[in-house]
Amino acid sequence: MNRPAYTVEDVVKLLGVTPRTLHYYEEVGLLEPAARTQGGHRLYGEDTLERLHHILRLKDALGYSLQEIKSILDTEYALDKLKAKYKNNQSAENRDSILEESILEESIRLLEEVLQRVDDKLSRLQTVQKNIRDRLEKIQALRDRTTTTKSHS
Amino acid sequence: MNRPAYTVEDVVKLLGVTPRTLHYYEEVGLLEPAARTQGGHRLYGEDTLERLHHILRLKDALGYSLQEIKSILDTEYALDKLKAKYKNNQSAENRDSILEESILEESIRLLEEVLQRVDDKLSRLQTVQKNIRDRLEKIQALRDRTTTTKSHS
DNA sequence: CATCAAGTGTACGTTGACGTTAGATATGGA
DNA sequence: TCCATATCTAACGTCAACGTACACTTGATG
Repeated sequence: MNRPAYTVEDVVKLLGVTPRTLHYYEEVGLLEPAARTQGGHRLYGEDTLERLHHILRLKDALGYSLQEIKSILDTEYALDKLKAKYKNNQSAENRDSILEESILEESIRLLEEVLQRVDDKLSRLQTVQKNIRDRLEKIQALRDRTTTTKSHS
Repeated sequence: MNRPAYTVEDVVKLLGVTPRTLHYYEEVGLLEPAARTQGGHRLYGEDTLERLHHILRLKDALGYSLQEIKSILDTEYALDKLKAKYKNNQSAENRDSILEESILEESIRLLEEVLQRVDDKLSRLQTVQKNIRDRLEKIQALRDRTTTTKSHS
């Protein structure tokens, strides 16, 4: 699975990052080491593309540091593994369900924390938006008054 | 005007920044050089406090760089000056109204640009919010299933 | 199959936003 | 007046997030 393999050049063009950024993200553990050609060139799968896209959104839109993003993604990754495990274990024995449940609770807690921060940021951003909008309206009114004055003079 | 003068220590305690940050912001032109005591110590007025507060909101909540913040504040400052000028000139001669109008138009353009950027950021942020919310709901559903299973076993 | 843009690892350079240190004043209370 | 802080300027240090240069392979294309 993941047949549609993307080369570095592809990713660069698709997501607007530089090769160096890809290397760096791999270096700090944000991106999985990626598959390689027998010559050593990197090949990325659809999932990695998704992940990178997610990373960029978190970075640009939220201003998170790569460290914070890493912790968020690590959580989500743990969740994915957990979900997979749950599906396989559906009718199997669940001797360590307590452990899994605690991981689940912890994950929920982390996700809620992230969501809380996003919500906060959103409301502050909306405040700023309102401020700017008010300012703009006043200025536009000022302009309208000015041009009106002018046309009647 | 601006009698309630704040010392560096006051600002530090009120807004939670370090003295170095104040110096730095002044260095890059984000803060007006502030008044000084005869000994050279800085004194800030209410307006500077407001401005700094604004700067911190833009930085923390929006993740703007100091450069971007500077350009935004410069725009707003120009607008304030313009509005004051307009008020004074209301019934006076307005020989250079054309010049002022062009400044007005330019200011509106700049403000619209800023607003556009904020709107963009908002929509991206909402996308992220939705993603996280979806994830969280799925996980919670998973937990509910798990606990249900457990209580009936 | 020759070529040459593109990719690789390694490593040092850069930029933004301050932190930290040093050595010399200033300030406000006892 | 004297002293403990607090501030000043100037300069170097730091950390994250890449940029850039180098000497060297890869792999698509004419």
